[in-house]
Amino acid sequence: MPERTHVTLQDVARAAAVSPATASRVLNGSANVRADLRVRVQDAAGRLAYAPNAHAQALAGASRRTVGVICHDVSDPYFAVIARGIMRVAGDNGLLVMLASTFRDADREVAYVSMLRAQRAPAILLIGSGFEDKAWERALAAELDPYLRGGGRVAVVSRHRSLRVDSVLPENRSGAAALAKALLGMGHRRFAVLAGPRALTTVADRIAGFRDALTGAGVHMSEKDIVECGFTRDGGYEGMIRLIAGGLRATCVFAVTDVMAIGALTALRDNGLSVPGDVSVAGFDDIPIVRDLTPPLTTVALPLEQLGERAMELALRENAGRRSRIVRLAGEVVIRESTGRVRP
Amino acid sequence: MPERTHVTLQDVARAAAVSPATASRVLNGSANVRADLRVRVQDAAGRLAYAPNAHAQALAGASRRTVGVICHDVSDPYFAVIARGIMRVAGDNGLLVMLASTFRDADREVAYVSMLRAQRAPAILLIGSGFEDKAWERALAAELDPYLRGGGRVAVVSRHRSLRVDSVLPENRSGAAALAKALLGMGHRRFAVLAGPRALTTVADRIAGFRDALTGAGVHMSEKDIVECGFTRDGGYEGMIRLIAGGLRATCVFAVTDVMAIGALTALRDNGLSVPGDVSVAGFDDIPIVRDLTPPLTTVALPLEQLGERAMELALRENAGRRSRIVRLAGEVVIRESTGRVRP
DNA sequence: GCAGTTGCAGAAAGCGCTTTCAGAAAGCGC
DNA sequence: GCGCTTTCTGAAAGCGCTTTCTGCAACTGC
Repeated sequence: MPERTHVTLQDVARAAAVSPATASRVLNGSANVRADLRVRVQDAAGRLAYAPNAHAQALAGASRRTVGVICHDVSDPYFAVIARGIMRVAGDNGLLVMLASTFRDADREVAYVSMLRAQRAPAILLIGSGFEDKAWERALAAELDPYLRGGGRVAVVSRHRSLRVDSVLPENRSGAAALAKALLGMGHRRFAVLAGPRALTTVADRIAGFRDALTGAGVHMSEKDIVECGFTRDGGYEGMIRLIAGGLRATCVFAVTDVMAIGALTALRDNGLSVPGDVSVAGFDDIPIVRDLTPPLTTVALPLEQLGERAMELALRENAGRRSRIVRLAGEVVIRESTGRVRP
Repeated sequence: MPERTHVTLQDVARAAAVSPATASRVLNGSANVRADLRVRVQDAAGRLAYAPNAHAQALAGASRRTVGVICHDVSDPYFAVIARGIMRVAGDNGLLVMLASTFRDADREVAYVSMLRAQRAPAILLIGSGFEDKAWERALAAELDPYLRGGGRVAVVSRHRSLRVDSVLPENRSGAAALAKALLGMGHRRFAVLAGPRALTTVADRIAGFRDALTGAGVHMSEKDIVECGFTRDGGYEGMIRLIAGGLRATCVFAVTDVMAIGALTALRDNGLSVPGDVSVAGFDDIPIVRDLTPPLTTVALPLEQLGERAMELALRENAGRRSRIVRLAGEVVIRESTGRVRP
């Protein structure tokens, strides 16, 4: 915004015939100012449509009120619900929230962190970052470390390796195990998994938990029953197609996220397979839309909104100790109509 | 971020044994600096993990690179797709995008605009604002006008009354009319509409277009066939419930947004009604998820991503004339399985 | 060899604000 | 009425950067 110039505190002060100092005091509501001067200043400010220059304020030492949240894609419903939780807590604390999508691009993510750091944002939240990639995490750390040293607060939703930051984690492993047990209880013995990129800890944990429970019940699932595919609706669709093409032997398919399960469901429908008649399908996350699918999806309900709330709270609350804090939140299996009992 | 202090340009300059001016020149890549000095400065900056203070930069006249986008709710898929378009164009122009959700709260919206203005953001985009409310629009104008006068750029997706800003509009009226014609072509004669708040121009336009086409074909739709309900999935659900309770006489229900149609579909399912067997359902927007519903939804496909792209482009391109520009984008009827022919 | 260029580094001003700090005015007790 | 405290206001410093502007070398051409 180069061209025209802005109304400054000076202008307001002049118009009100007071010093800039007094004007500043009035506009910040703080100190003692005589009533008539106060009125004159407020008047002038209103008349001139004065807006303080946030940069000047920040530079002069005012506290910042806008926290940054960085995620892969704000349009992912999984994230959208988390964001709502974040905004609730932020709002309660008088903070505004700005969101950014990285589209799983490391450079973009680093650029946003860097920008937030440059802006001296009081806190940065990272929702499910690219921590599984060594180089990515290193680049991120290079921005985050000095930010933290400068007094910035950081909280992360999802696991990371080496960062010295607080985090909140959904209990992926136990959630997936509980789901597997429920499925076993319905009589299923042959399973397939639609896995996202297995390098992601989220994916790895969910698969591990699922498989643990199976193994515990003496049920075997081989590696070729695990289809690695994109972490998206289209990934799930395409993975399911591959499963069908391979001659689907499973009676139950576990998609590691609801979003992928949605794709899987559509792939089944497009191939004339009925759910749960021909095959049962389960997901993970319990994003709101799965209730509106036909059939409604069996899944593991994560307290998504809480995930966001806890993260924001962590970032807000000073960490006295030297260790990074971890909050774990458990999910709960929700059986809906996308899964059914196996006919003996 | 009060406590600890940051590494400043001064520090870097000192470490590199040059003046701050030279350090600045190096770090901004611009002017002529001897190679060895250049190396020394970059070295020092790296070693100290220097991050420029964006506030100081801005104050000293550097150009800002982060545009703000304000919408009702980033988790609304309608908006999410638009946002993707915005970010594409912004990215191509080297800009970062920060998103904010107002949850249809006027105060919050004004607060965000005010913050963006204070931050001297180069552009602000408003996606579907609260312009239908006089007081709201006035409060917004009070922030926007001085922002514009200061050289800020504003673009709006959706209609507004009095703001002197550029806007891009989906052709709601003609889209709804085309949909109605298609539905008439299937033999439908008795319609019901799930309307959002009718004060919203979006809603009003869609209803008007729909009704125009009906009237043109000699089909009457009375006011009591139009159910006003929330602009959300739950609104659609509850509206449909009311319709059913009133003894559904329509053969086809038009929900003014896909999101509402989703709720309607679930309400029908919950009441044992089949779609399109018992009743046809159509929506508007063509958000991605409607392809995954059962049955897939008939709707008017809006070029959502383009809506965002055009808006960003408008905000970027200088408006030479004195009049605000308007870009209109048409939708296209997409027939899917949620609508069927009426049996004679 | 000398004025006139050119290339590059540093000094310093200033962006718009907050915040000491000092001083003026007013109120108090005696 | 005098010194003292208490209010309140304005002057001025300074936050960290960019950007003239000035100045010094090292050139150029005659």
